[in-house]
Amino acid sequence: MSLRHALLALLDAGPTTGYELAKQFDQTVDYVWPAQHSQIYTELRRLEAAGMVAAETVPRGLATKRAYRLTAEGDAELRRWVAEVAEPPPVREPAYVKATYFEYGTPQQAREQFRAHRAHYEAQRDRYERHIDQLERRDTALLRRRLAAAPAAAHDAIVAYKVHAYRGLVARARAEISWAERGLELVDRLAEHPAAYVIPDIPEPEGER
Amino acid sequence: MSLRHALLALLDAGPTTGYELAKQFDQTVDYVWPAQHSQIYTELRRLEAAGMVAAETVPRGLATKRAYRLTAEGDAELRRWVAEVAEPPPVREPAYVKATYFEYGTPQQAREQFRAHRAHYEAQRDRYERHIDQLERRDTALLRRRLAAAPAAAHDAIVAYKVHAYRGLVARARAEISWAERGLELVDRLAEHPAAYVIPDIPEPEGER
DNA sequence: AGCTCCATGTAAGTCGTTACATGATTCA
DNA sequence: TGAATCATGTAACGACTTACATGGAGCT
Repeated sequence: MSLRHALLALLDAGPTTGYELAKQFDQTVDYVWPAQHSQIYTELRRLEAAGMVAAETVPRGLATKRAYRLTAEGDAELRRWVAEVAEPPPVREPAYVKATYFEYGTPQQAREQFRAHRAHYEAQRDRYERHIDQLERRDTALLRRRLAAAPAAAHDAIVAYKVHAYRGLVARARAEISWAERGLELVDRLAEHPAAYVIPDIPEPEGER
Repeated sequence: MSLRHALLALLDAGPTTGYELAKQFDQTVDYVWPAQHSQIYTELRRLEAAGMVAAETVPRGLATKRAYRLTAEGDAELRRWVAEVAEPPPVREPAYVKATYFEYGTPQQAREQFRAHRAHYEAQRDRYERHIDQLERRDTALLRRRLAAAPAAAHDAIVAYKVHAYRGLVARARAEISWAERGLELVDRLAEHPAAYVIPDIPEPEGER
């Protein structure tokens, strides 16, 4: 359950209302673990019931909002989760399932799939890269709060781990783009020389940027 | 819904019982879309209710088994699905979520995470490569049935698309391994020179194998 | 007065996981 | 006769999606 622990981590930067938390979530965790606001509110209530966060009702004009803060139990759970080695979930990739059965479609349909795949991951890659820029400039509200709450000696590591994660996502996106492009080449070869194609292997990620 | 369509594709190779289908599934689709047998039986019943497959009760000693075959509607649905361009599902990666928060753990804990990540994807990579070998040798029972049911001119494409998909998975696994290794280097730099680290970018997948 | 943002949820449904359940056949 | 394999499910639960629902606050 990454949602639960990501919320604990966000709350470690200081007390926050559900709404603020959801907005911060959208700008950070959402890149690697998307969730709707409704799910966040639900999870916060569950965390509260589990004693990992505590909520305080804060007046807001005539209405009220709820400010959540991390409890000692929540903090312990966060650290337990970070230390715990978890198996990655199994691969579950619709695009690869479908690619396995492209023979049921026309070459043109296969091309469209690969082009859409490439376009999607190009957009993702750009999104990740913009986020890396923000992180490196320490230019997000959440990161500033987080750094302010942490000892200066830890600042580099806090930023570095996040940047490393997003660099990894960029590399993944590039692998997808490369796969789609080789897919397009394969479709061309199959369509033009249906009896004499060769499938070149995908090279290892080696060399400089 | 990839499960549904993968089952339709498996059935295109000819009538099969649920059990056989589940076994074939384990040796093929399961690489990219895992499912329990119980889920496959449930989905087959649902496909039957939707008119996409038809079942025939076959005697087996005193008991019976059900042999499923693709209907015209099922075939049409399979082709519709292949032609349909679908957005890839959003990234949802526990390992990357956690890596974003490695500052909550010790360097040693971070190392263990990265090592487990590397080991996992090395095993996956080897699994995929073994499957590619099988495909290239046309050495799986299912592939042989599938090829036997298809015109000879289509054989190359049938194999080539599958090989391409698994090559892509190998490339993904390699990207994960590379990410984990750079993660290990990062932990070392942070632990040894906490104030003077540099995060090298991950190079593009360029160059020869 | 109306729009945007703030703020918090409920409800229904889908998909998938985990555990449980049962019994026949085949082969050593 | 006992184990492995064949064969087919049900039940409960959890996570997430989609849609719906409501109302205050702040600004123009």
